[in-house]
Amino acid sequence: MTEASSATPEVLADAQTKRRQILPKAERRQQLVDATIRCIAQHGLSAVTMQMVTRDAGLSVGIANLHFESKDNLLKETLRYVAEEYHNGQIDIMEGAEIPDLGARLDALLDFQLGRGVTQRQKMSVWFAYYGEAGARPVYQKIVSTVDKLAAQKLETLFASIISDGGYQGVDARELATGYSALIDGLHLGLLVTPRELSKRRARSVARDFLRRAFPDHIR
Amino acid sequence: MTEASSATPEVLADAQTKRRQILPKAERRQQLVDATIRCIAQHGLSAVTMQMVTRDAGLSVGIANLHFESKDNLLKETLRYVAEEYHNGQIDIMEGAEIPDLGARLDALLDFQLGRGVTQRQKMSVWFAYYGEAGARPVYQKIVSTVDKLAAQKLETLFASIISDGGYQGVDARELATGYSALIDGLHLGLLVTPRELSKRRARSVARDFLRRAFPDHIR
DNA sequence: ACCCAGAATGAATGAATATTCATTCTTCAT
DNA sequence: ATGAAGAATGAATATTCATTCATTCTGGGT
Repeated sequence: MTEASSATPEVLADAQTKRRQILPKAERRQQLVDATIRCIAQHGLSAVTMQMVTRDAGLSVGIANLHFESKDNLLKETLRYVAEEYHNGQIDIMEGAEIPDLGARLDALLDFQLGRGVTQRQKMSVWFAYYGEAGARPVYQKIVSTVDKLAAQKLETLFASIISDGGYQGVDARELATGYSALIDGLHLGLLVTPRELSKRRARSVARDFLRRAFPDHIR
Repeated sequence: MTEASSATPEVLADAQTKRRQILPKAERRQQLVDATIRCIAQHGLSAVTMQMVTRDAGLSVGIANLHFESKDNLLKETLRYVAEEYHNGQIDIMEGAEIPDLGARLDALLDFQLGRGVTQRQKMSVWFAYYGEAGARPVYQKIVSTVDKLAAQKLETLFASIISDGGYQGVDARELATGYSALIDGLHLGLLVTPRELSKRRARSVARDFLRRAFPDHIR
């Protein structure tokens, strides 16, 4: 244990000596969920490992099992987080009274759904990674459908208001809402899988067309 | 090596003594691809193992590496197969002259895309399993987009014919084709992830609505 | 100043899995 | 019949990974 001369190059270099930090449970959990999202987006769900996630979070391997009891659980909670974030965003717009004009509210919704940023692409990846497994994993189906149901409900209500407001004939709010949701999902998919063929710009335009054909007096 | 009395219960039971069979390469490959599809649909892409696939195919573990050089390759070829099957089906309908009436041809297309059967669900699972990984795997993106491009092209052409045939004003074939494709993808997703909320019946009706709004004189 | 509850660490463990390859079996040309 | 080419097998190997837990460290309470 002699602090001899050379052999121990305790060159922590200029790296800040990483001091172990203790944080409230909720914060650590969020860090891990965030890291999981990044890893899924970058490597794909099937390639994600605990090592990968904890390294990305700058923490030790054991910590994921400390805060979530297993990998399965971490993945489940990550899906729940992403699903809720997306759907809460939609719901805020749809039921928020900040935008009284119905046409403008539709526009805001569309903006949110096909809107900007790297984050968006990352979230989309995660989204579809789970969808891909959903066929084989009822747990995922349940998480998504629970959250989905409420958003679908609100969208139908919004559409119904617009229909009544504009006196549109022969249009069924429920049917249209299902179609619009599916269209948005499909566009997300296109943006993810064939970004070359489908720009974000064109995706928006396609979605707007759909709405315009249904509600010509409210959109543009 | 004495064939003693009891200890070797060579009870192959009533199982037909499985005779080793030698088949042409193409056939074996197809067997393995089929088994892979079943496994992905049942267990999810991330849970598929070579053991699982070869057992499902009723063959030995080594065979997959004999005919495909690796698991990666088997998965890649499986995606290619599913993608081509789906898109060839569409293209056959779209360019086949067997159905001269344009409206009827649209209906046939819709039938194919949202049509019947267990097979359909299995294929959808596979489809989305790969989409889920596509964000992180350029190879998958390329396979899908290559095949996709041609189908999109044909659909646009079909729509253009219909537009000219019906003298529809203010409708862009390309835009509409993108929208329709996205809608179908989104409906597939809904059928896969939230089958409780979206029946096949309703999905068809939603897609038909879309077409009817665009081409009122051709659909119903 | 000093404890100590419990947060964080990471080496160790064991289970799972892709891939290899020596061996066995089929088929077919002769 | 016979032999050879190569298709098929599956035990063995090496790797990767989730999970565990003995140990270390931190920060608030006293």
